[in-house]
Amino acid sequence: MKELENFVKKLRNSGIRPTKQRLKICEVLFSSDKTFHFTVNDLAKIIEEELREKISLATVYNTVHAFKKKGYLKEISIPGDKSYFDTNTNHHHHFFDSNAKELIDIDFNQIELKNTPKAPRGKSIKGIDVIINVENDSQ
Amino acid sequence: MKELENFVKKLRNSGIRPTKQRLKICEVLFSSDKTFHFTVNDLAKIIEEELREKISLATVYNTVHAFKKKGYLKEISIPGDKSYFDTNTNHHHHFFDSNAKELIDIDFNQIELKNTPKAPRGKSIKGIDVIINVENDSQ
DNA sequence: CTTCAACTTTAGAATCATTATAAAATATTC
DNA sequence: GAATATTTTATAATGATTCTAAAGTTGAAG
Repeated sequence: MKELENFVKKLRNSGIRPTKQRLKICEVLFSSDKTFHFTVNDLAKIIEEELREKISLATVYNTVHAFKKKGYLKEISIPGDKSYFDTNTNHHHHFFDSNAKELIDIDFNQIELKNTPKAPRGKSIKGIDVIINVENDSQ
Repeated sequence: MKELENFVKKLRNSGIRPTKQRLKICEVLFSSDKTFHFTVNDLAKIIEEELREKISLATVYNTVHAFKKKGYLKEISIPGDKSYFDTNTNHHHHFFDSNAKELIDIDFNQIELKNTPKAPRGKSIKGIDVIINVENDSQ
């Protein structure tokens, strides 16, 4: 398979050196069509425990941030919880299930925002995040 | 003035004992009509430095969380930044200015959300947060 | 008003996420 | 392949938040 080749290309095109560690992270994050939500710790665990590859937590942080900056990942922050990253970088929104502590994607088209206000003078809009908090029905 | 009385009542009605520290925090947060955004640290500093009252950071945390649980404060979490609290508990939204690291309220009516999706089975919607990220124009 | 149980505050320790550091390893360029 | 720039790494440092357990305060009941 030439998947690895593609990752090498992808990184090189972004001016990121394709190191072993970065390629391993690409493999975990971008091999499948499925998008997913994870914390830095989750990702480090997958690599260390499932793939049994040694990787420094600092490297995982560095890489995740580099990928975020290049637009390969989105960060979602939850009040009273930690930061999650999302491999789905299309414009879309989220449910946050506060019982399961879990994000669920909502397609961009499923919510229509009308009359979004103008940015304050001298500023411009960079992105809009909608988080719908949900919890278990109380019976 | 009977402001203090009112705070005592407010707390008692919520089943929160009106202690000196909690009343002091009420005074800082709810005396003015103006709403504002702050971190736990900001609040502790105001009390210690401006009011020159000694208060433990742990108490500020406890109180802020108690007030949040009772609905007197809202928490807003920013990707790659920390948690902010908001004395405006009306349903409303925010700009986040990533240069100034500052939240700006957006009136609820200024954004119309159409077709908000149903919560997943067995869950119900508890709240919706819209954060519009803005940054300085690049010239 | 005194007493007592329940609750709260406090300082400091503990934890957790994240960032900084600087030496060793690796990648790129020539 | 040697020189330079970048990256990885383990570890320390930081910062936010929570925990702990002892000391202090509050409210209810007599």
